[in-house]
Amino acid sequence: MKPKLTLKKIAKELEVSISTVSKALRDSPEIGEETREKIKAFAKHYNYKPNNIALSLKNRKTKTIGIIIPEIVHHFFTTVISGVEKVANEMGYNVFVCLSDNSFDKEVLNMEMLANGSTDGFILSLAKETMQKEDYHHLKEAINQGMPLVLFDRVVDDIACDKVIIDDVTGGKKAVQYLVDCGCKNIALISTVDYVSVGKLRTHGYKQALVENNIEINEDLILKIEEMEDSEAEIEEFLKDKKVDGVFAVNEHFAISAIKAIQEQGKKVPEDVSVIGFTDGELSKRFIPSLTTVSQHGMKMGEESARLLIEKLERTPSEDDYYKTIIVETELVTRNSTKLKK
Amino acid sequence: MKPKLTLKKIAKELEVSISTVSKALRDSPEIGEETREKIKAFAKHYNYKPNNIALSLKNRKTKTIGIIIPEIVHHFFTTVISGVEKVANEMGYNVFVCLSDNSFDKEVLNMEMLANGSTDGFILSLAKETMQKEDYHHLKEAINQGMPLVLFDRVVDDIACDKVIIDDVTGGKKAVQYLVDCGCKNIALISTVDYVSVGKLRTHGYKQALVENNIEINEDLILKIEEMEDSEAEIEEFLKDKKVDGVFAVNEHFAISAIKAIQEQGKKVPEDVSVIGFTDGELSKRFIPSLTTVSQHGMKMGEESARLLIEKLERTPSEDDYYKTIIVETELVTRNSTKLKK
DNA sequence: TACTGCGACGAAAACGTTTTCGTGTTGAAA
DNA sequence: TTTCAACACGAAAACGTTTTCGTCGCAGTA
Repeated sequence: MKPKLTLKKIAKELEVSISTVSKALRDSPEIGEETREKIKAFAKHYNYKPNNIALSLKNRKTKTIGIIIPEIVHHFFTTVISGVEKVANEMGYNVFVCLSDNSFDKEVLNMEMLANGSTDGFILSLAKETMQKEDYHHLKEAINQGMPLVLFDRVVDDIACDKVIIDDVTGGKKAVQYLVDCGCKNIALISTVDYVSVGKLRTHGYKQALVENNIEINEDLILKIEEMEDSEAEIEEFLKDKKVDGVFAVNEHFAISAIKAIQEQGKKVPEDVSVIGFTDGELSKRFIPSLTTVSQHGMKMGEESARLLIEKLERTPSEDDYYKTIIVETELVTRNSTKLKK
Repeated sequence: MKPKLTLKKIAKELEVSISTVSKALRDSPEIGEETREKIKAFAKHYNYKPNNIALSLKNRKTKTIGIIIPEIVHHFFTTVISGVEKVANEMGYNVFVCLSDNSFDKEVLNMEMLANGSTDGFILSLAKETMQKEDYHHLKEAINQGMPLVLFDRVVDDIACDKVIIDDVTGGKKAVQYLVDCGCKNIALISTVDYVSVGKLRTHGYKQALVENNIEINEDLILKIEEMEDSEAEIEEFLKDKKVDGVFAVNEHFAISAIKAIQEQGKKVPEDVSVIGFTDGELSKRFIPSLTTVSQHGMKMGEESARLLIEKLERTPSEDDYYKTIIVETELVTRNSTKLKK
């Protein structure tokens, strides 16, 4: 085991100064051809690679960006990471992935860690707990220190930064409109508690679509779920004895639980009840019946987020900056859980 | 926007030396009580946090570990990451996640990046392309430079390092034995090409189980799939006109494709054919029928990997070290895709 | 001969820490 | 009054780079 080669060691070995070595390796014209070639040959032979940490310290930039997500065992978030990785790598950046576990404290800790020199900026989707507490001091602090920040998916209005979101309201509307087009009259909504921004917005979309179609909003047909854990039982209970012919669920898990509950009642999907989910994951594609869903294009969101962040990083802060919000289009993917009724 | 506070700035502000500030903040008895309190109060008030990069350079350790995985939109790997994160955080380490995209070149690039000071050691599951090429020079180099390395899941024998694997042979055997116990006589295997180590090993298990039960191995009942892309069609074709009453698939996707194909033939799962998968993901749990699978406990694998790595990091290299291989037990989770036939 | 200019290289500072080793000022003992 | 700890603090090196600014020798010019 040989310890890592450094400029100093090369310098000593070749009996030149450290600066000469550094310049030679960077092809400076200051260094004579002969010396330069000698040094480069030596470095290549012993596989010299400059130390990233030292470079970061010197340059005051790390060429890495951080991404903090609420959970990683989650299809949507992994597609976002893929997208971020892709453009980051293309632009010469590395990616540091951190998990907040939906905990406020872990989110703060991660941010502090990343803000202390480890990364040049970061991309974040808020933890559930953070949105509930509405405590965003850590974000403001980071921004204040000049750390560029991009928020995606679970964002909050009163933070001034770049954002990448989907139009959840329109997404919800599209879904419900499609159910209406299928001939559904009694459309149920299975959503999350309101402090999760996306749940709230999709609920808005649901209501808007109903209003636009002159269908009365019936609060009895709306279920708001707090805990993923016992959602299945809750959904079954909710759907019991309800005369519904359409269900819009704000994620694929709820959608599938709904289908199961419906089937257990002896009804058929999509013949008797049409079901639409949100977020296009593995489950939606492969379940039987396959799910009609609103796809949010996580990969694209990741790509846009990374692009936004890196753009900001590579601009001199003097240029007057303003904050962008990119809205990634949702797409209704129709599969076999919905059917036109005549 | 205030630029980050440093020791130097505090020192200037308070008209003491940098060393005094550093010592005061670290509660050195060298510094008088009054000065110490003053400095600490100032630092706290202006929220001083030491710069990680500088610390890393000084200490020659970064307190972060890297993990390189072939793909991230993949349930198993995300559970492993969760496990790694969990114990790493508990032990005061950060985690750097990198993706190889199953590409040899990206794997090498990532390793070089991580090895140049960014991390103290890493955890890796080999890219498919790497296993195919059988080129492991980058691993050997890293080990040679004193970088601790832990391989998990997709490992290779001729690299001397710590490893965390499951007993794929036994796992496969368990599955097939269970099919035999269910009364299956003609058991098909849907596996991957042989250079993917886990596919090969599970195939071994399949054969062993058959031999032990005095069932003849019929190569016609074995399918080896190269590309995930068109696996569904391939499986359908393979199962056509085959008189099978049991299927063992080496992942949940293949298992589900098999079920679909079987159902399209007008046969029922599990009444006519029992199916078992490998890797316990969301799909297995929620598909109808839910899948009997061999669970590999990704979270546990992640935890063990991280523990192994950190243990090595925190030991002086002088203590005679040897390499461990931890085998994480698989577990057969029985659900509704299998049924005892009388 | 005395300058000038240039080619080729080295010294040193800087990035932000920690830590070792001074050093100057006390107060008390001799 | 001198000497010596003890105390409180500062200077400087070190981690591995990059870069600015010398400096030295030598050839060419006047």
